Amino acid sequence: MPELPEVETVRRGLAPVMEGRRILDVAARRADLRFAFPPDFTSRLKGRRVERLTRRAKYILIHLEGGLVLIVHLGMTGRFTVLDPTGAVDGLGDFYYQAAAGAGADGPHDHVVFTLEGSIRLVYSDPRRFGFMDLAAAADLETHKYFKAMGPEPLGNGLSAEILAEKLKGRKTPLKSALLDQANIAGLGNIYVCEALHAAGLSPKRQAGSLILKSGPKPVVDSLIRAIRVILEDAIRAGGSTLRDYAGADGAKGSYQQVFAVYGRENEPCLRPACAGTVRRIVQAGRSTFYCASCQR
DNA sequence: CGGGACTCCTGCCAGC
DNA sequence: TGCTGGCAGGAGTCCC
Repeated sequence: MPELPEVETVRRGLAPVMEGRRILDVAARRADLRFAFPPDFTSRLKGRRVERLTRRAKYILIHLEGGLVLIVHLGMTGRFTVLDPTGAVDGLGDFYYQAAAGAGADGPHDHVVFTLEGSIRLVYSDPRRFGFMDLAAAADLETHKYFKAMGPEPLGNGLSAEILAEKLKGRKTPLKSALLDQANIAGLGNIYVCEALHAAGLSPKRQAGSLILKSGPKPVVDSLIRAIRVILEDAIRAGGSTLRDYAGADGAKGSYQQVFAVYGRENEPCLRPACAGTVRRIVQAGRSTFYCASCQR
């Protein structure tokens, strides 16, 4: 599921549930997800109050009292379910939901259960177990193995044409692959890379370095960055709706569907005004790429 | 080092 | 209906 907008939506949904509440208990139902849980995982979390939730790329960072940070990556299928039987969370709004009758924490893919103050339970489920959790000292986050080589946040001040030019300069790898590389820009995944390249009119197949001249980035790099930001911001705005459906405790499919210009639209007409092209699907580095060969150059 | 292939795991869906 | 193959939004590792 989650690329940056989905992770940000999850963070926003969890923050009012977790922030200020103490973790009373943690149960890990198995020794690992994608990776083994760190030593003393549950005991180090137990009893600590949650200070705040932040996000870096596709990681949720749960800051705890005492300078400890719980790092969570949702992988492909990780999700949190909030069980709030007594309605302890104020203002349960669109981002939240209460457990439907009968919903529990005992499914085969319910791997971690956090019990918070207020009889709240937070269930982490992950069928494919590509997600993972780790612990780090807040002071060491920047140098933590997951973050030390990571590129700038696309929605922050750290991303500019000049910074991106430095990273793409001379690179022969396809532009699509370069944008998926978290060391270049942090948080993009397969869907939003496809969408951003379409919006910027750039072919996923061209060499990443071809965007950069000796004198600096071509103007289209600015267009690409703008496209990335608009697409991510739109997706975050829509995220409440997608998450509500995605996370619905009753499993019912909602009516909201995020609309993509190219992703998942193989053989359908390109949606760019005045473009007569057809969306194609190719495979790059083992992943599907959707693009329009007529208007993406 | 850059770049590509492969891998982990399970669920779902199209096609036969 | 039941099986099979392909595919899935991530990212670390390994090899050339």
